[in-house]
Amino acid sequence: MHSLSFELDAVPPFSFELTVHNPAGWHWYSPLEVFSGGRVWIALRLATGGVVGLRLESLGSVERPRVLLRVFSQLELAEAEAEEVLRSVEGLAGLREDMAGFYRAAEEDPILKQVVGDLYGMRDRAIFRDSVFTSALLAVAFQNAPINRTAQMLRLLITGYGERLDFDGKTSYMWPTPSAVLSASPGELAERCRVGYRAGYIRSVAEAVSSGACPTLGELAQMPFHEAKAELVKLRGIGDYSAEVILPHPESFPVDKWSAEIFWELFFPGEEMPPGAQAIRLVRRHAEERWGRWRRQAFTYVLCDRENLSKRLRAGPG
DNA sequence: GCGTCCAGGTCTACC
DNA sequence: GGTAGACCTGGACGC
Repeated sequence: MHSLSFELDAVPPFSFELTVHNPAGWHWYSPLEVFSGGRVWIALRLATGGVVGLRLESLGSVERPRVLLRVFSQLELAEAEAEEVLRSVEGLAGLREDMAGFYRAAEEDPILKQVVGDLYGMRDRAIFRDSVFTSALLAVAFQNAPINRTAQMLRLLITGYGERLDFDGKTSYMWPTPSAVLSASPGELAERCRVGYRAGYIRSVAEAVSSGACPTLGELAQMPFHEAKAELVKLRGIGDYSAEVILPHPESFPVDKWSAEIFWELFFPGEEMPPGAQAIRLVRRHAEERWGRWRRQAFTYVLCDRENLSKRLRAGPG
């Protein structure tokens, strides 16, 4: 295999460790990525159709961040392909994202002040910066399922319809493309990936993405939040929750039954939580009033720091 | 063992 | 506009 190395800057503060290996125990880019000894390995498909294996590690510190990127490919990369890899990695890792505004806002909010202190320099997960289809697969797998079922569905989708890549002594997989998923019948998809009725949802999103009926992540980002959300909920299987999982807007707040319980405890301590949809509505409204355009960042930070927050809640004031 | 319930939503039918 | 019931699947639970 051919390999190339690059050193990338990031806008400080940037914590490589918290970003690619966050404390909530979630994957950064894919459930089948490899993380070991401070390095992360992922496989990526280029717009040209080529595939590359990537290994990332930190060379710097949170305040003087530098990332060492090693790129593995079967064929030598053209200059334009190498450039595409660099822009993709910058985008996936949020290297150019300036956190200053969010951190200033966090100073004024007791919850955010804690989570920013705990997770200083962390960026949102790469999977949400990849594509509409990838985020939609994640959102649909979360629907009406406990977390181990979600993990099972995602692994089977990736290993069944994603492309495998062996490089640098590791094995990784690319996320399935819409066309790979559409090559299977709904019955085959449901059976092989244990996704049940979600097979229809996954195929309908795949059709909308590949036909161009659904805007790309970049096009959605250019639209006002409510307009972009209206585009996504036109898709079969994409409702309020899934649309906000996918949307790259800072106003998105994809609260579900599980996260509503966490936010309820923070927003309304000691108050009994109303059933399902009502609690989600109240949490969503409170987050909008309290965190405004910072609510996506707040959502990510609070859920990644939920164990520290609940320890402090149990310990009480002081 | 076996039956029943239900989970990190969404859709449809019905009011 | 609001809401009950159905939907795949598999783990937990009671018997």
